[in-house]
Amino acid sequence: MKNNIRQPQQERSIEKKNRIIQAGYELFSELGYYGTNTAEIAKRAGVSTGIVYGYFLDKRDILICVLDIYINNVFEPIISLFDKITPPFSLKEIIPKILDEVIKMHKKNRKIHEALHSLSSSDEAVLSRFISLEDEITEKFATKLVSLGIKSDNMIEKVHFAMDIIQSFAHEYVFDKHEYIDYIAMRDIVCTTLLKLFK
Amino acid sequence: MKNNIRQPQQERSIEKKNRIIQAGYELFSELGYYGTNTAEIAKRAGVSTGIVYGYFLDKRDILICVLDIYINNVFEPIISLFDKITPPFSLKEIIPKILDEVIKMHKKNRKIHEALHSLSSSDEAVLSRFISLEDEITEKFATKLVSLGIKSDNMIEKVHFAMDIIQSFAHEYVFDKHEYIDYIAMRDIVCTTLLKLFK
Amino acid sequence: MKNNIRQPQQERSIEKKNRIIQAGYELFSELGYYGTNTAEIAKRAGVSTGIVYGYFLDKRDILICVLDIYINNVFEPIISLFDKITPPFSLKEIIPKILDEVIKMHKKNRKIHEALHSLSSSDEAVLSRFISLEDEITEKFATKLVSLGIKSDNMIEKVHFAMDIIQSFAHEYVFDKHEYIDYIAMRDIVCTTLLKLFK
Amino acid sequence: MKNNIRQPQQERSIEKKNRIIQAGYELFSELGYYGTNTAEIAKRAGVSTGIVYGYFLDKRDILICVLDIYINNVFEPIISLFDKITPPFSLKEIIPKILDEVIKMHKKNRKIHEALHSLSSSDEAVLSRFISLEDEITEKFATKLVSLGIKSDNMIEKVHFAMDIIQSFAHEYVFDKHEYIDYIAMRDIVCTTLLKLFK
DNA sequence: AATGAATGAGCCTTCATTCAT
DNA sequence: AATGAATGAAGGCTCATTCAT
Repeated sequence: MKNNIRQPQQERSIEKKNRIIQAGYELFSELGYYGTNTAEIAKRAGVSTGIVYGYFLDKRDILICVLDIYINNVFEPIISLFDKITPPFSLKEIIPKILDEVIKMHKKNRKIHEALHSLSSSDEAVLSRFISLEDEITEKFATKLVSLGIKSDNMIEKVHFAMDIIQSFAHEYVFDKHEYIDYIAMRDIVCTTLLKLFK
Repeated sequence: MKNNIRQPQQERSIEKKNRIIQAGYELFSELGYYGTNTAEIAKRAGVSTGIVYGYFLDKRDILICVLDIYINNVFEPIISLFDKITPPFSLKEIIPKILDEVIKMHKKNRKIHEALHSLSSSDEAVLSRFISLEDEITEKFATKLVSLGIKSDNMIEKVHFAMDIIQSFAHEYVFDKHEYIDYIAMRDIVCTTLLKLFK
Repeated sequence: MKNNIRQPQQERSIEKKNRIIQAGYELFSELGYYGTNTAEIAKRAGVSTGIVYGYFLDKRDILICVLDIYINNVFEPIISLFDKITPPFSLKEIIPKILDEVIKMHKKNRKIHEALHSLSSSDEAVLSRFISLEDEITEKFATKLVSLGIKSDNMIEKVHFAMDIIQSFAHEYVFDKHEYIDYIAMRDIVCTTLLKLFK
Repeated sequence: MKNNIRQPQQERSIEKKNRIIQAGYELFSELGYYGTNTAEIAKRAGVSTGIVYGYFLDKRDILICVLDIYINNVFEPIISLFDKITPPFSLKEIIPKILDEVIKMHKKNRKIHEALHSLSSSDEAVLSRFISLEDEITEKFATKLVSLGIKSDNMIEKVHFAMDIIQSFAHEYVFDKHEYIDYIAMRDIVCTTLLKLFK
């Protein structure tokens, strides 16, 4: 009965849909999901309130689209980084590069990352996308390592753990919350730890 | 400039305030902050809606109190565990114990942990309490290790990193999100990693 | 989860609930159900929009209450009229009395009658109340006639048909839509017809 | 003072206008006037939303056209039935035929009948068309009866009353709302009543 | 201190109608 | 004539907070 969401084909429409997503992206970042209302999204996107519901099912649907954009923003650079890793290679060189890339990404997407993550506890769909993302990255990285001749028991577990470490550190690094921490030193510790993990 | 918040002195009042906090704790856990309304909190606490504002500044103020309870729930067992560590001791034995304790805590407080964490991105006060908690635990642990004769460069950074790892793993372990992960194997990897960190 | 409708016990509250119903009654009469909004009902009742939802589940719930009032307005006088009929009696005297009473009622409740009836096609609950009303009146009247010694085959059908006729005429009479009709003459025809029906 | 409504001359246009009316007819029947939106009408008619306003003033204007169709659906069969009545004839045979015809019509148009009637209380134009319909039928029938040699005082009133009875019964019969009613028996009562009316 | 009724701003969403193409 | 995207006013409803008692 209610399925009138336009799947925009024309350039103009696609661009408008993207503007709404972009507006959602910004506002969710700045004010959080609950602090943002649809009227404000429409306004920032330069469209009327009504048309928002021409492109999206409801407010949450905008969130899901914003999430997809974010997920892509995160996924693509990581994957393209993996692709660039070719023999001869040394883990010692690779690991810092990955770490720096993840940090860079975190820096760029810090606020939306927080806004979205904060919803994963109450929104099943949001949670499952984050899980899938982790799954995909874990798998891609594990495959890569194996293809590069690195073997180990519990490869998946190690890789996943490595990913957790990296994420956790990137988070620390970007938020820079603890004054007494020397993040540069910490970065070296992280690298060393990761290196040992796969040796 | 309203400041009519009663600082309850009488036993009856203190108990009532606590009942409200407890109700908030439960409901925020179950439904999240935005999914809970103050009327429901009052109802569950067995008090009137109005009196909530006799004890708390606003809804967020309840949250802060719930947060304090939570922080304490987390902090106390960890600290008391540290206190029990006395020479002669081996890191190899201690680390799994700490890990298991943190996991136990996460299990017990999983939902409220999520509800509260999800607010740390939009609420300065919530964030700063979490930071302080980390600070305190880091410091206590570092001090402990030093007092037990373990020395190292960048002790603080290592300890903080260790804490991140432990938290991150406990999270993984408790949420059990990825079917393909053997969490028992992962646990061993984490222990080994932590051990190497301080060797 | 949502069952917070106050069942007002105190006089003040009951009176307020009644004021809202009264406002609904008037506005639905004047503007129809779809032409009336809840804000307007609240305003006319002299209350805030919010409190309306303290007394009623939703807008339709107000309608149902208005309906109940209306049903009662119709039912009570009819029944009390029946009660007054005691032997010795003549149908010839009784029938015009009933007719006039029904006409009087229609006059008084014309607009709300229309507003409510117009919803019976789209609202199950509204429809079923009207049906019940007819059922009850039919049954009471049939019982009355029998108790007064009037016997006939298909008594129920005759009574129901009589009721239809009466309603139909009252409608005609009150609305006075057709200029060329001499409603006084028509009234006599109706009386005669009804009389023959039970002879 | 907009008056850009096309009076379609070309066949294609006329057909398109009719498709919209037909779609309105169906949807108003199924969902009622307020449950139907213009976009849905356009969709069902296979035209664009915009063009609806090329053929109709507004949503209500579609309703009026639907009403005209309905009125015709009702009027034509009745009139043609009257036309077939030629001497020698007996009222006793004629009356059941008319009754059955009206019932048939009610069956066929039950839902749209309800949808339209429910609007007559709030829409002057709708009401007046129903009144005119009754006027015309009353007049045609009265004329017919006279031409067939049936004379009586207050002929118009009797005829109109007869029409009310027929309508009322057809309504009862088609809606079949009261379980305890034997509608077949009731039908006989109605026929007898009508017969006596003109004797 | 306590109650719970009351407030009213604010939110999401719908839809009749218009407009650029 | 036709399209369908766009508009924006309006509506039902919620809920943090206040107030009369």
